[in-house]
Amino acid sequence: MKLITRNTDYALRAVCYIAQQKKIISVDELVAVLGVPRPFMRKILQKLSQEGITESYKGQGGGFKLKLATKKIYLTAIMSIFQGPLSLNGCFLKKDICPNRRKCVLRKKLLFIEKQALNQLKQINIEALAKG
Amino acid sequence: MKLITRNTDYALRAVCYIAQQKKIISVDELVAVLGVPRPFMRKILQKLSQEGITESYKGQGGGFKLKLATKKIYLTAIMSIFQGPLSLNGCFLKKDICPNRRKCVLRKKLLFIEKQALNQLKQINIEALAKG
DNA sequence: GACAAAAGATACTAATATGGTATCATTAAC
DNA sequence: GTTAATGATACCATATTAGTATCTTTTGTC
Repeated sequence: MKLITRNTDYALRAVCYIAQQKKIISVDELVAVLGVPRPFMRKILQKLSQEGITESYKGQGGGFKLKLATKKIYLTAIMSIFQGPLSLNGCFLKKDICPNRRKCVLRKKLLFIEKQALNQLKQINIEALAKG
Repeated sequence: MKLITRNTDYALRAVCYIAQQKKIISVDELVAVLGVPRPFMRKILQKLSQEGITESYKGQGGGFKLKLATKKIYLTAIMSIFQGPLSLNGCFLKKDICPNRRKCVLRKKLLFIEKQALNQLKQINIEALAKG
């Protein structure tokens, strides 16, 4: 059961670092600080820019800064960028075994667990994470 | 975010079916009813027997029946057979970004979410699932 | 006892998701 | 114009999950 993938983790670390530095940060700096493979880090930062989390500056002295206040960048946003929609998978059980999907215990429980987890995750933003 | 894999799902369906029929069930019957590939179903049933969930009978008229009361077979038991330990992954953030792991917001939240999810899952047994 | 119908054991292959690399094009500061 | 940066994109590697194949062992039935 994996809630957070490496992609997301690297992205979080990068975003936290950028948040802390409050200036334009190049991939090279991130690589030096975070120890993530350079091309992979680049890919992640590009994605973050495409998705409007960061803003990029080309050319000498270029790099990335946050596009939004740290308060407004949510963990769930970054998770869904790298991991797709956050819903847990539903009940696989087919009709003949689980004739009434609405009443299916497993399905209901899984949905409940999903809701609980999302409620927690939704509360987390970069402001909180960057503080340490 | 996947809570339950296909393995587990097939296993659950098989166990529920066996529970409902209350007699020895062959893989062929399970395959016919559940539409799961035969060799895969076999592998799953073998595993369930090795792990003490089902009991197997060789030879003509053989097959599988449950070894325990449906009340005593927990979803979490079957999940861990096919998916390994159920704990969610911890916080990836490294020291330099997240200097105090004990205070790390993300880590704490993820652990809490894990606990909540497990609490729910632990309540589910085959008795409840087999009812539909 | 021979045969057939079942599971046991085990090794292999395929598909998918994730993690990671490589390369060329574009932009902007100096 | 050169250099230092990102943009775009295509590719490769690894791990996990899903699924197959095959041979052995057991047991009921004739």
